[in-house]
Amino acid sequence: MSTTLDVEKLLRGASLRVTRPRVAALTAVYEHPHADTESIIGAVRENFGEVSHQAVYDVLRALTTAGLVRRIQPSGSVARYESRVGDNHHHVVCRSCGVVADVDCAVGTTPCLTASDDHDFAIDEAEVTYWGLCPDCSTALGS
Amino acid sequence: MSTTLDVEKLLRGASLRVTRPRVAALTAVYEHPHADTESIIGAVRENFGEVSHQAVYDVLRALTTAGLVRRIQPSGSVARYESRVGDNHHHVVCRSCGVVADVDCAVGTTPCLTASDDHDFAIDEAEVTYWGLCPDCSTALGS
DNA sequence: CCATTTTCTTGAATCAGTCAAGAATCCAGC
DNA sequence: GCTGGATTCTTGACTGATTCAAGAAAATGG
Repeated sequence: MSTTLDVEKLLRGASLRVTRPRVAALTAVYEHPHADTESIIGAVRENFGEVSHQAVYDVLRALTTAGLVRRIQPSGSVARYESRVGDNHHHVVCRSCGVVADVDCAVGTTPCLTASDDHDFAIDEAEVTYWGLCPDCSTALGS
Repeated sequence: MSTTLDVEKLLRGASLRVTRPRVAALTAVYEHPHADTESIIGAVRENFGEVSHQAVYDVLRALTTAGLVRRIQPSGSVARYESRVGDNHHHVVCRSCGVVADVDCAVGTTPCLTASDDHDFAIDEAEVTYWGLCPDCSTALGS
């Protein structure tokens, strides 16, 4: 778990000013991986008191731009954020409840990054989303 | 290119009623791959006269559910539709202009479908999105 | 401690997509 | 061909995530 000081260092390291909303939001992302914006706003308010939702949106965008958090948004879902960045990992998403779990890349270090025909695009990332049912929904829905 | 009759057969084959808005929408998806809902509404109105946007939303959902079209929605984009279904292909998305192109799967018939740790999810699909810059944006932005 | 710049608050706006109720349409069966 | 019943379309309002804008507050360098 990251302490407040660690979070401060991360922010300064990214040339970002250290403010309460930022510390709180970044901490919340670390503590609640794959949380949506609304949940993060809730977590921030629990730990640090009232903060405007706009501030959290701004902070999350700044953190994403700085590369301190990653934003993911599976089809039909709202934006979610996670602190695991820099490694090449992917996600499994439950079609029923929308829960997200991490999946390490199955094919080496720069996996799947070779498209069969790249149409002359300059590709810099291959994002893999696995779709299915989580164990709970599987049990609830299946036989 | 599909004729009206072909489209009719597709609809009947999927046990869907054949209505003008449906024929028009399905035709539009065939003629404009990766078009967003707004564009499809526009195309439908050009070919068949006024249709409510609600009807197009309903039709696209019905077609998607029936498996006649596929809905894709890259992060930060609105929903887009394509008629290529059933084959396992993926997409390249331009980070700058949002244009989408098809990419055949690089790794065989059920590609990338093997997650390194599936967290006991019952996975039924692996969706790959390649991110980068299209040739045009590459030229416009890069040196 | 001050000035400058960035960030936060407040409040309104946008936009894709959805909900709901009634009118129109499709199609199976006569 | 008509008719009944179910599905689909029209109209119009609404939701909810996200963004815009302007001024107040706070953080950092000097």
